[in-house]
Amino acid sequence: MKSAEEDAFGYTPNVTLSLPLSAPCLPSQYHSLQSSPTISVTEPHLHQGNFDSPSPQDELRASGYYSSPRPNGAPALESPRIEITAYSQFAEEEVEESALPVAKRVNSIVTLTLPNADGYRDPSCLSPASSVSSRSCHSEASSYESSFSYNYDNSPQNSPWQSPSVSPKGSTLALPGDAHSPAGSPRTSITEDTWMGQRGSRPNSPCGAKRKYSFNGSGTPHNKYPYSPTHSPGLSPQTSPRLSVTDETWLPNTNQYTNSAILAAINALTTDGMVDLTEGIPTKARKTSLEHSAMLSLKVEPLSEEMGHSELCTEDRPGLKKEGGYGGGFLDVPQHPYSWAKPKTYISPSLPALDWQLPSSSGQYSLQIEVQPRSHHRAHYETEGSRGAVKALTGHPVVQLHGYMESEPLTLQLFIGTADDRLLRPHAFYQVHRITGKTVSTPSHEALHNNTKVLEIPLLPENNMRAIIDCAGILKLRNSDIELRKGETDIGRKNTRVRMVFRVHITQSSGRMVSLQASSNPIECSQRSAQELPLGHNFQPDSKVLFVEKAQDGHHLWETEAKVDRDGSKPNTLLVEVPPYRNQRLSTPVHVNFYVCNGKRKRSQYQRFTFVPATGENHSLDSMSYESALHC
DNA sequence: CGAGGAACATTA
DNA sequence: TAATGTTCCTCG
Repeated sequence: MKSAEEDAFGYTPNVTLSLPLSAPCLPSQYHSLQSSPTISVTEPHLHQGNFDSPSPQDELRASGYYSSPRPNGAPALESPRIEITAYSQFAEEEVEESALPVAKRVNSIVTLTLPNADGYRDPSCLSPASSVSSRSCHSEASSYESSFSYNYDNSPQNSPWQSPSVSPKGSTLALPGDAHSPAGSPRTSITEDTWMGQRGSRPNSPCGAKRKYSFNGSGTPHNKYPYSPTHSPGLSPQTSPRLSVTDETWLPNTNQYTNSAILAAINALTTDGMVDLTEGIPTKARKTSLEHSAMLSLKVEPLSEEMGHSELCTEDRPGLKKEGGYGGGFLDVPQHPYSWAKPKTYISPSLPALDWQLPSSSGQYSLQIEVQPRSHHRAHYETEGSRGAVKALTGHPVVQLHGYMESEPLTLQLFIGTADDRLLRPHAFYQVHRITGKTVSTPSHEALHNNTKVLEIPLLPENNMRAIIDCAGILKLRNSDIELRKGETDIGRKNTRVRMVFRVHITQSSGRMVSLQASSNPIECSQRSAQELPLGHNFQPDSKVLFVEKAQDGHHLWETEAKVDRDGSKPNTLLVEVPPYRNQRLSTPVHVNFYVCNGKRKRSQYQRFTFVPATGENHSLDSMSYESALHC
């Protein structure tokens, strides 16, 4: 964010948090490993814990909370170092399964504390997501049940710093140009660009972040879920005292926690639940920013855009051109087998907000990611064509709900979540992108939940409640656009890792609904090619290496760069410093391959080496030490 | 399309 | 200036 802009718009980018920075940052947690028993990954070669990112499920189960590694003001993480000795040798193959990490995170319950916004933005923070100091995580309920009465104050599930849920309204950012203004002009509205996915190219505007936006847009509170329930359940948002509080706090400088809590409350109390994207936040937004008639969240993608977007509006325009085959019928509410038209079957009057942490299993039910997505998927910008669906090492990700014996189909929701050390929440800079085409076998439906796109996929009993996720791509939103959103505290730079988050809401015979959630391993979404390296030959001090972790089949699980330095204390040994890339921590003692580039970007021009962890555990990037082996 | 690679732009 | 972010281009 540019100060100039801030001034110009009279708003402070940094959300002002009313709570004192807290920060109980428990170092031990950060370094301790965490076991992730709850995540089910069928693929043995996948290194689930590669990034050591906590799975929401784990967190929840542990009833612990997860603290940020770096409290506000604390020095930035030091670059982890990996020792490389050029002479040792290890077969690349050794790598494979040794990997499994797992970490056990010490959990402790802490009262919810809010992060200090300023600290959060502290330049010293390499990781945009690292400043949150702590948060509590309630786990009393093993699962979210609609009938529950949430205590928002205590509900740690509410992610205070969750960005996406923050109201997009930006009255102060209004621009002369209306969102509706015809194209041609640079993006005038986030809506347009962000959600519409304009293909048009936007010249690299020299003004980049300086662009001003109008959040108005078309916004018409249209699009209700095609199958949105018409009635409203007993819970009435309006009756909630907390909601009223919310409204009042829903101001420019309101602390996010409040906003989030409100959102959660709204979600929980809203009759239509998630279904009604137009409710809740939008309302609040209007209150605080009258100038904006419409909220981003209310917007629907234009029909002209990618196919499938129209579904959001199908309510009014049934029979819009549907994708061939699978997509079409599926979306047509009425007679379809899965009948999206039957809201009550899977729609709860009070679905939990997307930033709430939910368990992956409850009672007999268990939502599992049978096949994890690959650790890298280059997201596409609106200015690009789709880059396809997220893939898995073998085909596509697969998700399955176990323990469900009913014959009623359910809806599996998917959205792109964060992959940092904080609680899982919708990612502000990435959105799921519905993929359609001949190669896609799974029908899907796109919906908006606040500022988050949610892909809905049918979970059918005939398929054993198993879904192959071959219809989900990832869209990258421009950092400058998102960062300008009022209330947004996350920064996009170097915040390129995401997780696929799946949810399913099961209505039990008792009438209660159980919501489960499972999130994938982290997925790096940036292009990230190795940098050109000024390297003479092999290990040269100051040279850089491409740090790569590979799966058995040779696919990359992830990669990052590192610099090579000489370790003064050990002859023949060089240290590779791995940048604290977004605070990612190496899961465990995994064997890793790294490549040394000799000046070209071509992978073929890298010389490959393999790291083998020297000791085996409790490594976090900032402390691990690997012995390396020249492998080629 | 759907990748992969890069040039060009913006930041830190 | 190096590292990242975005937009373009090209190829199968």
